[in-house]
Amino acid sequence: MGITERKERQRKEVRDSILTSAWQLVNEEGWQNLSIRKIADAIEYSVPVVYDHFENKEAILSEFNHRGFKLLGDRLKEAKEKHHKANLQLEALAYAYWDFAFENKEYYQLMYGLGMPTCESLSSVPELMAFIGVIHSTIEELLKESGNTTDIWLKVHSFWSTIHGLVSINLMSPPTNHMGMTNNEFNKTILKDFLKGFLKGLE
Amino acid sequence: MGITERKERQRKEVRDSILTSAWQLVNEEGWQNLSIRKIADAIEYSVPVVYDHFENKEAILSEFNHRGFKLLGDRLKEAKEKHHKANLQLEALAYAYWDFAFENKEYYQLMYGLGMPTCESLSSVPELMAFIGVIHSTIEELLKESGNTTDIWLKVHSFWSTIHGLVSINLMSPPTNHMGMTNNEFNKTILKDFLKGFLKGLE
DNA sequence: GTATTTTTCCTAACAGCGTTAGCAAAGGTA
DNA sequence: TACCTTTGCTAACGCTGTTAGGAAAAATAC
Repeated sequence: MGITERKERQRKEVRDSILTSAWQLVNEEGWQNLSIRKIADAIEYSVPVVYDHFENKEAILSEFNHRGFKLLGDRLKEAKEKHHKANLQLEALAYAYWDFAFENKEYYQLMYGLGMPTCESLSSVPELMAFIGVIHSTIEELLKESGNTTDIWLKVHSFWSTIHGLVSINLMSPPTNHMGMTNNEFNKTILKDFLKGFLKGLE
Repeated sequence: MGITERKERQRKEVRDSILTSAWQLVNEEGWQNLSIRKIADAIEYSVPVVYDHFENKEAILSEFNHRGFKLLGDRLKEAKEKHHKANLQLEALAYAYWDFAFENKEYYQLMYGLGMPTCESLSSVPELMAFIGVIHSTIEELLKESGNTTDIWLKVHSFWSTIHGLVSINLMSPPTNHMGMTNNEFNKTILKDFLKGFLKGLE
C-alpha cells in the first residue's frame, strides 16, 4: 500500500516548493514584499493550497527564522572548530557572526525583526547627529583628560552600538528569569559591566 | 486680512490632530497596526484629507522617527548636564539611553526599525540555544583557564549584544566614508577593538 | 465495473490596506 | 449676484491575508 507514502511524498514536495519559492521571492524582492499570492503563482497552485501546508504567512516566515538560527549556529560551530585555543576561537566566533549577518542579510533581518518598511536609513535623520554629538563630546573630553589618542568616532560608535545591542535584544525577549533577575535587571548588570570596561578603554 | 492666517492655523490644527491621533493609535495598537483609515476616522475627516497633509503613510511615521531622535537627544543632554565629571557623565548617558528605550518602546522600535510583524520573541526559537551554546562553551573555557569567576551568561550576553548592535546599526546605514573607510570596514575595526577589550575582561 | 466516499484543489468572496481621480459643496472675491 | 478657489467627500483601483463552499479527481467498497 505505497499510495499513502506517495501522497505524503507529494505533499512534502509541495511544501518544499512553497518554501523554495518563498525564499527566492524574499531574495528577489525582500521579505516585506512577500505575499501568499506570489507564492501560489510561483508554485503553480491556487492560493488556498498554501494554507493546506502553513497556517498563515507568519508560519512560513517563522520557518526561515528557525533556519536562520540553525545556519548561524552551524557557521559558528565551524568557525570554532578551526581553532584550538579558546581566545582564537572566540575571535573566530565574532568574525563568523559578522560575516553571517552580511552574507545573509535577509536571514538576519528576519531573525531579529530588522528592516521594517518605514525604517529610514539612519544617515537621513538630522536629529541623529545632535544626539550622537552629546556622546561624542563626552568621550572626547574623557580621551583628552587621559591623553588617549584613540579615534573618537570609533569609541562613540562602539558605545552606541553596544547599548543598542543590549536594548534591542532585551526589547525582543519577554522578561525571563536568570539568576533570579528579570531580563531587564540582568541586562542592566551587563550594561554596568560594559561601562566599567569601556571606561577603562578610555584611560 | 486675517483670513489666510486663520486658514493656515486651521490647516496646522488638522495636521497636528493627525499626528496626535496617529500617536495615540500607535500607543494603543502598535505602529504595525496603524492605518490611514483609522487616522481619518479618529480625526473625523475622510481619508484623502490625510493626504493633503502628508505625502503618504511613511511620511507620518518619519515624523515620529525624527521626534524620537530629538527626544532621545534631549534626554541625553539632560542626563549629561546633571554631572560635571566626564566619566560620570558617560555613565549617566548610558543609563539615560537605556531608560529612554524602555520608557518609549514605540519610539525606539520605530527609530531602529525593530519589532516587525513576523518577528517572534527570541525565547521561542529553540535553535537559538544551540547557537548561544557555542559562544557559551568558548567563554566558559576562557574563564576557567584564567580562574575568572564572573558569571558566564553575563559575558555571553554581553558578547552577543555587542556584535548584534554593531551589525544591526551597520545594516541600517548605507556605507558612508569615515576616515577613508566604508561603514563596514569601520565597524569591523570597532569589532576588533571590542574583542581586545572583551578578552581582557575575561582574564 | 459501477457506486460511494474521501481527498484534492479551485473559484469567489470578505474585509482590510495605501492611494488617487473626480466631483459636489462651501467659502471667499469681484 | 456671479465667479472662482479651496475644501473635503464618495467611489474606485489594485493590492493584501484569509476562508467558505463547491467541483473534479482519486481511492475505496461492493
